Amino acid sequence: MLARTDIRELLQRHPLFVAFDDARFEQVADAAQSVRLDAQQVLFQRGERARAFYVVVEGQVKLFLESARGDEKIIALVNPGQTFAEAVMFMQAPMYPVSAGATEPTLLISVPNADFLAALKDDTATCLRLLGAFSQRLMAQVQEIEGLTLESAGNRLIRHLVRRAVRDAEGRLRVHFDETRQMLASQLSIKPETLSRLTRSLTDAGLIEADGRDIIIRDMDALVRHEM
Amino acid sequence: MLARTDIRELLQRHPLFVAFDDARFEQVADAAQSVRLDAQQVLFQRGERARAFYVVVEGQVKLFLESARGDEKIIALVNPGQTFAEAVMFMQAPMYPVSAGATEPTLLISVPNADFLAALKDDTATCLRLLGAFSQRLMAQVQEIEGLTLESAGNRLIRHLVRRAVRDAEGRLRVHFDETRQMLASQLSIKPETLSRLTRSLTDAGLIEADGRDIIIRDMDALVRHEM
DNA sequence: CCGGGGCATTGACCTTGGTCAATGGCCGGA
DNA sequence: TCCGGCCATTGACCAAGGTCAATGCCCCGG
Repeated sequence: MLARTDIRELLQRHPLFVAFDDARFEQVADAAQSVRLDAQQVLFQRGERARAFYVVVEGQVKLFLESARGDEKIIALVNPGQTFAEAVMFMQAPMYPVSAGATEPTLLISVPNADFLAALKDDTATCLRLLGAFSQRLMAQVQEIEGLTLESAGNRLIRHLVRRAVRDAEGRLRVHFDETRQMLASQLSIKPETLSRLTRSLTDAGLIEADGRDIIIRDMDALVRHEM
Repeated sequence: MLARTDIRELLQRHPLFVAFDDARFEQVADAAQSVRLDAQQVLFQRGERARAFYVVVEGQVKLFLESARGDEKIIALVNPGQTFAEAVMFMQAPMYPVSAGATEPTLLISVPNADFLAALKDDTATCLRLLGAFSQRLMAQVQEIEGLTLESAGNRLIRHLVRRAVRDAEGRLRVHFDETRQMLASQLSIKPETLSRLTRSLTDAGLIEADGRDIIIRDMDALVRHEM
């Protein structure tokens, strides 16, 4: 259990709370609770009534959907400093549209919707932050839909690699993966076997290179031009 | 060109503007303009700098994406009374993430982002309406992603039929289509040929029945249970 | 240092839905 | 009314990606 003062400090620095005046902040912080999850522990299931949203303090949360046949699609991974399920609190009948679970031991702060909404009254600054965050997310989802409908699995992989590439100490473009290949595949909406074959074909073409859990991009220009 | 007084009247009744006080409303209404589009005319292209959002007065607007190979995916159809591209105005670098065009002769009101944002200052009621609208849209997009990743084309069609079914004068469940089959196919992210084959197989199974442009659902229970 | 379990990889095969082409039917304009 | 063009339908074929199964490999615990 996180000490109450720690919760306060963490929240106070968070974008969604910094704009609150003291009275508002007290009201919300008093209602907030810390939550610890073991690796793989489920926090809520899709369809459950939504009473709170969450701030990730440590660890990682995955938001996912499951099909009747047990297939899982990861909608997003949420890392420390980020929030999830805030949008749900503005719906008429608030129920979580996805399930959420920890990918590793995780510490969260839960913020009850009712208290946050009360604090939001007459606070335009925070409203505008939320609107900005939502519009970002809407755009990201449009891009996801674009990838799923107009691009091949290979191109989705390439775009993902390009977006995540960072220059490492040796000046090479590197993509680091903390997550398993299965989770990466689920994010890209492909099967692990297909992911294997695609990375192999890119490796054979000399465009990328495996380095343990990481991937090094050998020829960025050729990669973005590459069609699969 | 719509008379200035008409624009005022139409806007005043719209959910996004009703909560404004008089001063705010004047400010926005003065800046608003009417826009007429011919059938098939493009209003804006994806990637263009966004300066305004739109209210549909008459006609219909399609929001769509195009692939390099010319394939088109319809993200949404926007009908009279609805707005589109409002979310874009809250982004850091406001550029339209989709293209927009009229499916038939259409009348719009364009509302400049700058003026609307100015009016939004200190108007929590309107902010909350927007947040509600955005969260609805986020949820709808999650469901779209779910359909694309975890469901077959046939099941997407079935879900679409079930959602749009209404009881007609003779008490039958009917789905009315104003749009062409091509546009329906594009919304469902399938090809027209596949849509034809799927509806045929549902017809052969006795679950639905074609009636001109409409489809009549003969056995709703069997339809929702049907797996394709 | 050894053994086991789960993840990743690879191969063979299959299914879904797309492609291409031909035909038919409907609607609007001269 | 007739013609032309577009949309819908159908058939034959194809390809991307999924499925199933076998193997290898890595990492961790004893």
